[in-house]
Amino acid sequence: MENYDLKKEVTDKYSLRGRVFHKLREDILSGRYKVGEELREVSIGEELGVSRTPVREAFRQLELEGLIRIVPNKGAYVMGITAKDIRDIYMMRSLLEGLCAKWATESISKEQMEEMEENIFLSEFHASKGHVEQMTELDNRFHEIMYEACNSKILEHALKDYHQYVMRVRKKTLSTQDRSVASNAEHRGIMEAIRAGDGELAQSLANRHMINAYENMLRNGFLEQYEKEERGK
Amino acid sequence: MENYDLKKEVTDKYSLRGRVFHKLREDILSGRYKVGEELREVSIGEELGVSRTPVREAFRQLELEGLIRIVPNKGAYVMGITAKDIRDIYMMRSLLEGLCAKWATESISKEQMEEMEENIFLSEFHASKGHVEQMTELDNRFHEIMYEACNSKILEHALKDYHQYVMRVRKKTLSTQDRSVASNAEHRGIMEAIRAGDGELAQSLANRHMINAYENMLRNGFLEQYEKEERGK
DNA sequence: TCCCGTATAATTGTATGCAATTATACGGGA
DNA sequence: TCCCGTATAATTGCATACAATTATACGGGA
Repeated sequence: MENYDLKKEVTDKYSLRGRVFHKLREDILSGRYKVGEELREVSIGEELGVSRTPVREAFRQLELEGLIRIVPNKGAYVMGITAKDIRDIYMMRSLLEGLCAKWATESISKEQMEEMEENIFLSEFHASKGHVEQMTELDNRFHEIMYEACNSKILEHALKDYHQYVMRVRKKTLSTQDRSVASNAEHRGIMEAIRAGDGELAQSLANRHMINAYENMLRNGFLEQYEKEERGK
Repeated sequence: MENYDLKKEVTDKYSLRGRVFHKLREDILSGRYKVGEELREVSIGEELGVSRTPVREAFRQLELEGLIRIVPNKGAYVMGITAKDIRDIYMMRSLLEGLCAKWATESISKEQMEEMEENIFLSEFHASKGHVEQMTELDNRFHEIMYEACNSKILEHALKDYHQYVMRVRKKTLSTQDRSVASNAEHRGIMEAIRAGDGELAQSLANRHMINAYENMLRNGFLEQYEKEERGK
């Protein structure tokens, strides 16, 4: 009756419902399904070779994540994300990432600290080489390390949620060279504040980091495509 | 294809899955089920007179709300909430309620403003009479008005979640006379800042309001019962 | 031609049956 | 007595059948 976390992760991934859930999540976030598109239980099931039951259960989960909207007796529709939603999330994340950085200062483990340092080292290397794929990956990981280091399951969960939620926007964001350099510098600042044990500084830097990321998106017009997008019907 | 919100609410409430979901949610939050208790699909189904299908779907939703934990092929267990979880949530809420108050200052409608004023008037009345039930109800409603007034679906959703999450703790919190008087005064302060259009002030007051609420809980030992509670296995 | 009511088809909601997995009880061996 | 393997029971995972609801097509009347 001890820790089932690992087992759950594994089993969940290989249960049919788990697979459906992850696949749909991925496809929605990657934009394979258009906003407002209707997802039919049978079509999805056939596509994945499963019956309606696991599909329905996956739908219920996706609804709570806000990725789809289920209208009773009618269907499941892919939810859009508006420019305002993105703005709201960044503002909320700004505050919460700040809190996370502060808490991480108090709780980060030696291993996590090392992974963070390594992450920044690699990020700077790949940035200089222009390896977009790796940079994105490392950027995501930097934030995840911090989420895990803050020693709060609740905050970690919330931030991972929001992080995922704006993923599809972020993908394109880092591709500009100057922003990735600036972003790396900001990461380094946060890391050094955490290492130095200066929670207040880490907080305000993480705070600012999010605002900067958001403003960069605005400047580059990354949000324009979402401006006229409707929230899923 | 227009607004199905209302219809959904209604239908959802009267669909079997919806009923199971709401009932289990209520029972878990009210403490009818003990932490770590196993919920069996058939027992729940029999109790409510439905089959396993709607119960299973409700389980999936409850899991994402963090109220239960589903271990694949084993069962669903009621999740506990530790004193640290409560602390974390209050700290996070403090920041987000502040943001909410600031945004509400910019977006609140005439009707919402009026309801807020009325709410405070009634709260002060019931506080003077010692009507605990009504005070709790009005306190909850005050926050909800603010959530709705901030004009952000995302933030509203997040705050309503956290609000619900700590509900079982909050129930007992307001029952002390002096805290409820202080709380009302703080609500009034926030309301007046919003009315005056001073977003910064509203933010810092809402911020402080949460911290005060949390510290009051600590002072009165409301969290002691959660101290040794384990997170659901 | 357009509107609208009805019949039909498509889709979701729920119940149930079977397979797979996990828990429990029992009995043999040390 | 205790340990442990096996058989049995209980429980979840998934598929399927049927009911309820909603969408669509068609035809008649103005």
